[in-house]
Amino acid sequence: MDERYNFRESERKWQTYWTDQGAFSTETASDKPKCYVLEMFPYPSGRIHMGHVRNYTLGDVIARFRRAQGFNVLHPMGWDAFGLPAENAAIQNGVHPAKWTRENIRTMKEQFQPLGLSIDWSREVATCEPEYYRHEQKMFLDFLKAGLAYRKTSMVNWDPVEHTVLANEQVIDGKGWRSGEPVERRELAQWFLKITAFADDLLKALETLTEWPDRVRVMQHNWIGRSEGARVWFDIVGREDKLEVFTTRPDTLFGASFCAISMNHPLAKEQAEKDPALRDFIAACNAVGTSEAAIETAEKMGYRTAFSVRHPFDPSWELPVYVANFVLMEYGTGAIFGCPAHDQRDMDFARKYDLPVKAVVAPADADVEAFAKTLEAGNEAFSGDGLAIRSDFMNGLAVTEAKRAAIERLESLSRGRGTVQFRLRDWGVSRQRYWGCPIPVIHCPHCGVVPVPEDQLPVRLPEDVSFDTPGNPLANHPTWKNVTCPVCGKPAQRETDTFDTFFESSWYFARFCDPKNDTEAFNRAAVDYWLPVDQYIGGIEHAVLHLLYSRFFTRALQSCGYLGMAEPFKGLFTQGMVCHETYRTEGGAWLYPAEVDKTGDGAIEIASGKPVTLGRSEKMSKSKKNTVDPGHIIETYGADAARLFMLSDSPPDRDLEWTESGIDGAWRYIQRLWRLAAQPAVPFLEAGALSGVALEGSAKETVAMAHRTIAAVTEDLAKLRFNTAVAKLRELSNQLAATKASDKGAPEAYRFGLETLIRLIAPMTPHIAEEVWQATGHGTPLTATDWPLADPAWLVVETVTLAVQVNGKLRGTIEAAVGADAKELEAQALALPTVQSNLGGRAPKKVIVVPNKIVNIVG
RNA sequence: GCCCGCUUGAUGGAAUUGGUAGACAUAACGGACUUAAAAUCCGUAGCCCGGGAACGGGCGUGCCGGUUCGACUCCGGCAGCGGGCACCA
Repeated sequence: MDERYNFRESERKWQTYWTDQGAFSTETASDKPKCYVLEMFPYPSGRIHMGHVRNYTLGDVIARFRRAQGFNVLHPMGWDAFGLPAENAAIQNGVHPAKWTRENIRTMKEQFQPLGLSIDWSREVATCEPEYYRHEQKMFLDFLKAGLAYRKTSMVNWDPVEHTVLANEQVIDGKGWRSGEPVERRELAQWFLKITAFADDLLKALETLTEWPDRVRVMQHNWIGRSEGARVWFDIVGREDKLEVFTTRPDTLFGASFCAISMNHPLAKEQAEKDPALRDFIAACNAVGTSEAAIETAEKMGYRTAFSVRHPFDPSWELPVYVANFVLMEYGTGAIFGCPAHDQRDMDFARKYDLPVKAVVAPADADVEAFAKTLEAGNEAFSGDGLAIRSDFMNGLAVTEAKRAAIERLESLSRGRGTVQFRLRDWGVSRQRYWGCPIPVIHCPHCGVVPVPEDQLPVRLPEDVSFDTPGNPLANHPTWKNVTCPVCGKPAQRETDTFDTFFESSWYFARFCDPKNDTEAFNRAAVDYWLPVDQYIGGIEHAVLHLLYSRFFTRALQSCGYLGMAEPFKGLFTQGMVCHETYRTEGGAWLYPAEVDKTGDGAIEIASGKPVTLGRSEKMSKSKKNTVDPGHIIETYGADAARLFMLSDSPPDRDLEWTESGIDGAWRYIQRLWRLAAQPAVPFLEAGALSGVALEGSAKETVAMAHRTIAAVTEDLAKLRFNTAVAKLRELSNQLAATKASDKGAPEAYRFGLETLIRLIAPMTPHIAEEVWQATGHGTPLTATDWPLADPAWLVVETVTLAVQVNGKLRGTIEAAVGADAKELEAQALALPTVQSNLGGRAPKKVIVVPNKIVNIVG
């Protein structure tokens, strides 16, 4: 064997070998158990980044590990190829989105190649191709038939200069990112998918997703936001109609002092028509963006309308109606009643507009009059539990009972009813953008909305478009949108909106099961076999939207007969971000790590020699220039070192800090692994099998540790604890180096230990593992070698060390046989001199013995 | 504003049903090898106090409090940092 390991040569060699052998192609007919390993597919931005390297390395380890364990593994890759950045590139650089995207896919695929991922590339898909998106057009038509898709108006961010709808991320401080002009909120007719039809099921089924991180389940739980409450109908003074309000606190109705409606509420619109001051007020509110954060943090503002309403329990009691900027048309009924004493937002509003504050709940043990007086004088609302006061028929009831009583009374008076409300809103899928899947409908002046007949699918996205005029290029296209109505044959227009790109990512995992099917989205038998995905891996940023939409989509597809299950992802893992220290010049400009020299005392800018300020570690981003190029890293250290560093130290669900010394350390370990074979402490190459060989001393310990490591690493990999798996493999390496050639059986033990190490590390650093495996005389590659199994006989522990504590403080240890009798252990512990001196001659009051663990003596 | 997560040596982290805190690394220091350096190998190390040393004692997992024979781990409160909030993907 060569003295040094040449990673460039070896990595290329094995990648070529795997490709030539088709080592990672999925078996279509197999009696092995299946395992579907999927990483969230990338957006083809042009270059891979370290976040990709981490994501795909994590998945690759699992895929290789499961394959070695005898599973038929599906590990595919594709491209989430529609989206806004392609259009931005078109506007900025004049490149067509299609060309830009396809070129990016090609370069990124090239960049993935040297990582040595065990991907079945024959299943590659790109969502921007008609072969892919035609199927989702069909799905949409099926959803339409099933009543799962419908049209209604909703709010968007509108840039008055660009004549475009802006994404929330394109709104900066309330202004359009390119135009710099204040953004308006506008209502637009759009397509929606009825995710709320599954709200209860999506919520309940979270409990069944036991292999998901708790925090993702909690986030989805909160997102769906089920709350029980009541709809209350307030009579409007001087009118026949009623104001419908949703509340979770009907028990506080006697504390009401106003009602507030959204500015998009029909009543608000009605008044705005003849009230310029209200129009101005609404315009001011519209200057705030559409995001929840923007609305919640904006100052609470209201406008007193001409309307008043009557209290449901006392028609002589009139309440003023305000238009308020914190009431959302999308939630509940777009109207609330305000009880300032028991809701902080209402309290703030009441103080601002000088409205009454009346306490109607007090803690059970409080002095009611004093409590109410303080509450009504202060600015802090009381939202805690308590008993109803000054509330007529509810007096003395606890909050829960009072709610029930209020609802009963409302129902008997026909002034309201109990109801369940979800925070979850229907999914708006229309986007006024070019680079997306066309929505397959036609607007006919005579027939209304007409679905494109299925035999006319796909509705192809035209490529001859111009980005010179503001607005959606599809709407500006001279001919594309003009068609004849499929029903009446008269001139009609195509829908020019395209789908939200979450549409494509909501079913791609199913397409991978049968990616070349051109007659249907996927074959039923194929998805029945492969789905659900056994292990899905991606960023926590997708915790809610992508994952919730996919869960909904699977249910919707199920109800349209596409597949037979509700949950697409059995196991979910959310990895942390890749971070790096940041650097700035004295002038405050960001610097790339490569532009900074840190070898001296302080950091200096290489080009100028001037000092550099070190900033904290943050997620790698182009804007802060704290990025490291994966291609450069692989070129310098090799894919195995990069992969190993990604897996060492940081638990995969936490943020990983990229450091020079970290990748250096990984590189050194790769070299060390080679030396363990090329320059071994024990000459082992001539050694045969271990069976029947007598083992002593370090040789025996090496074999024992090898078996322990098999057991531990197998468990760690199954639970994605890669960092501890690496630590245990390093321990085994240290033990190999410490094996003494003079101990009986050392050559056989060393060979066994080394081969075990190589087989266990192979999923993480596959290239060097193959190289060492081959060099030690194996003809079959590791990709075709079974996962090692630990011999239980070697895992049996005979003696243990027990901690001995006096009053909870460690005072010594004792050695004892496993399962030793408690009395014996107690005697042994009490015999320790340190124990005696710490007891100071007193007899112990109590002795706690936990067999095999600890003896605690209470003195 | 609401929701979620994180906080352990100089640094990343380990300790996974409450039972010896600091595994494994990184950086550092000392030594070996070398003309020298790199690489490699061996060794030291949570902090404080006492001791020549073996060793002994105290403190210690963001902060305050609680439960327990025993708490990084469970409970209550607080602080700091980070993330998400429906048209970025």
